[in-house]
Amino acid sequence: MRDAPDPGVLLAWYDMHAREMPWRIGPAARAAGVWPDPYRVWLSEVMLQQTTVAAVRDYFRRFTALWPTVSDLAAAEDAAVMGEWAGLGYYARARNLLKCARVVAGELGGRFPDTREGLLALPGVGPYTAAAVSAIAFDRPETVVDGNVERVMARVFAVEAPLPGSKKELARLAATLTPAERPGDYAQAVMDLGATICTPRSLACGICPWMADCAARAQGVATDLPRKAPKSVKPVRRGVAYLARRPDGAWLVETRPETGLLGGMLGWPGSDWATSVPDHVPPVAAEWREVGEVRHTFTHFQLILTIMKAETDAVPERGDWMTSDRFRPSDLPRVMRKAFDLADPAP
DNA sequence: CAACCGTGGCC
DNA sequence: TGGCCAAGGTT
Repeated sequence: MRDAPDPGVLLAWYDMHAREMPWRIGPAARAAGVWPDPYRVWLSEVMLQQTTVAAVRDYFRRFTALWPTVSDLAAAEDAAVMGEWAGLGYYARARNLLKCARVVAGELGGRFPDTREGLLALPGVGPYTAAAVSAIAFDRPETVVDGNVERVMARVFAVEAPLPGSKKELARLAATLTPAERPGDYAQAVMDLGATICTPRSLACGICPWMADCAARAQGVATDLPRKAPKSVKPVRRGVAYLARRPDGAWLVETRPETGLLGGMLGWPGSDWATSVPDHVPPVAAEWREVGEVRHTFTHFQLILTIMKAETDAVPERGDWMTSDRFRPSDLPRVMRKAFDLADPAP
């Protein structure tokens, strides 16, 4: 019988190979008694939900420069926060980020809860983020389970059952390894291992600190795990977006409804999106001309968006004129930015 | 509990 | 180039 993977071995590897991140207190500083700022840990963990470290870095730096504390963030304008989040995706995170900041600043004296249960009660904080903040910011012995941890556990314990059905079993196995000492560093160590060595493809088993104890490696099935249920195909939806420009340079924009796709984000007025272009009327009277098509893939469908453009100063039936000094293309979510770039190409 | 919810990088 | 994938949460 092979030994169970040793958390101490992984911590020793982490002490040598921990990656630098703007929000991270490295193992050396942590050992010297430096504690992370819970606000920065929470902010980074929300940004990292389903998002790569590379994509998060600059967003994290901008957010902490603009809003150094949770109270600063709580006092920010909604539109400013949504605009800074533009491009990062999953915009419900930004809406919940603000809600959470306002609860912490307004009801909790600006201090984040240190327990998993206390954190779980906050908007946008689920099982993963609650455990991560509790472990990383407060060094509590919580088990952090994300996609990396599931993959690593499926391999070291050779779990053949496919995801997502095996989630509970993988979480149970992960909990058996969580150490009482340095649980925060350990949580980051498993995730670093999954991100750099025990990757989905092209694994680096040869340099893995847990190689000797990995059941999948021993059975030669590491690359096949974790198994996953097959995915369904993405349907295609079509729609039309209208980009109206006033002679003074203002653009006709609208803030999308709070809930649903791209909720709370800036966008262009247009039709709904459906299998075929739904019946609709343009948001303002004008001589519209088609400037092209934008294709964009969302999580569960593909979009083909026809882009119309016109100059007019008529009174719109939908949307609001945004003057050019207030309009920032970077505030637009990606598909809306693609439409803008097509209608108003950079010189 | 399955569906919904973005985006960029990688091979 | 298109499918796959990432430090998930909400409903």
